[in-house]
Amino acid sequence: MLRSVKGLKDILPHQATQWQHVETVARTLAAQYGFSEIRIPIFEFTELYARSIGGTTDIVEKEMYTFPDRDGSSLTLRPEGTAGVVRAVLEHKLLDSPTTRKLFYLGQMFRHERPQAGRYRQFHQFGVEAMGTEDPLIDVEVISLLWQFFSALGLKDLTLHMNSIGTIDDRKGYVHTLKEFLAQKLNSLCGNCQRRYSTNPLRILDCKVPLCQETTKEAPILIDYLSDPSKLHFQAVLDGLTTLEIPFSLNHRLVRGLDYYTRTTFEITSPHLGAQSTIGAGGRYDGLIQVLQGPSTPAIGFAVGLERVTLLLTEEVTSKPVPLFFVAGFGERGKPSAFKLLHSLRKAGIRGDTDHKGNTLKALLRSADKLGAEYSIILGDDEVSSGNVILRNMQTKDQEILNINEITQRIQRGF
RNA sequence: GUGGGUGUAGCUCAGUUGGUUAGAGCGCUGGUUUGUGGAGCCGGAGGUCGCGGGUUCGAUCCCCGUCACUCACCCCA
Repeated sequence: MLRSVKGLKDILPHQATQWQHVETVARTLAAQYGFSEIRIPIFEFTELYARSIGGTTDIVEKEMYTFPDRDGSSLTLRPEGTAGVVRAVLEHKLLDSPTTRKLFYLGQMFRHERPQAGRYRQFHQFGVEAMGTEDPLIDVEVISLLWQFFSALGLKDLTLHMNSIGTIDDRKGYVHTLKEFLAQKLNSLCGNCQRRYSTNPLRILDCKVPLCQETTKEAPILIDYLSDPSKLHFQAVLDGLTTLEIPFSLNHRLVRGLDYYTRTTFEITSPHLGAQSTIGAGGRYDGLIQVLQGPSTPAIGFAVGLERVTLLLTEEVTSKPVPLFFVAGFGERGKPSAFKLLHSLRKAGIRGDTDHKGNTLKALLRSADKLGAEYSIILGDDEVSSGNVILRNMQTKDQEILNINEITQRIQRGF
């Protein structure tokens, strides 16, 4: 049997209503916060991701779906949204704007990872980007939107982790200090971290191996090495969160995995998800736009993993049901007549259906029941002769005889 | 990429200390009389017990391999 590709999931009809709900909440909230939707391509030139995300990150080194185009140029299925949004913004000069450029997107991303709970090779993200200001209040707005999104969906027990990883210059000084601290302790680090010591020492702080956590316990803390402007900025963000009564916890080990992040970084986790506990995360990327050959522009954004969000949605999403009228037509003259009636019901904006799998009244009513119809309209040869139909209330079993020419209008008027 | 767990009907799972026709619940389907659904009752269909090899008189069960799914490492949303 043909199967779907490893790590890719079908969203089946019974799950689709949940997804629609999540997407509706995302769009509604984003609009409330002043973000406009942008829809960008699902693949780009590989160079875009290599330059923005960072050549030594896991995503670029081993997780991208990269393939040659017919002309030989290298293309890559998007592993995240920010790079594409920045590219589009630059290409269409959207930064030439009197106000902060605030955009959101919704769509699938692709990373070739080993699948596990909450981690798939194709997954969906809801993300926002705010470009053009470094005011700490925009940080607060973005985080507030993220927090609101989860609250609106009724998610419980979430933790907001906050950190600042400073500017690139701040980090240079700190990394030097950190390496000096670790230089004598290399033997007390896991093999992975010994390698990180030279490639990406910051990530050692984020290592989950107990040995490494112990070793780095007394390590200098990044925040203490931030420049004064960075410190003030971070404090203003935290003050803003406090003002809005958004609870957070400082986590000086929080280091993001993409190279473009600067200053404010944040992450929201849930204890109910197993190993992949981060449901939303983001931060500032004040240097990225310039890296992509745009004007130096401060910016901040977040991304939410929607599969993880749906895993946390316990409550059934019940959409307000539109009453369904099931047309039960049978017999030589009844069936065609009913088919025509069904068409006029639908044209009149009424939710109508039938089922061609059964042709006896018994089978049709059973179908009506399975489909959850509020009413059945019974139309057999006898009804065609008399010019009437029978309207049956499926719950009360009450039946009413109505003229076939008036039924549509009667339903519209609520009979 | 590395480890662990699992693989029996459409779904959720029993079961066989290796032995003849492999079970349940749900679902599907037919009947319960003639043009009236749901419940009950009675019946039916549906499985090469993931695949390949080995041990054995005999394997769904034991062994090896393989694939798939899954969880964890790693990484991240």
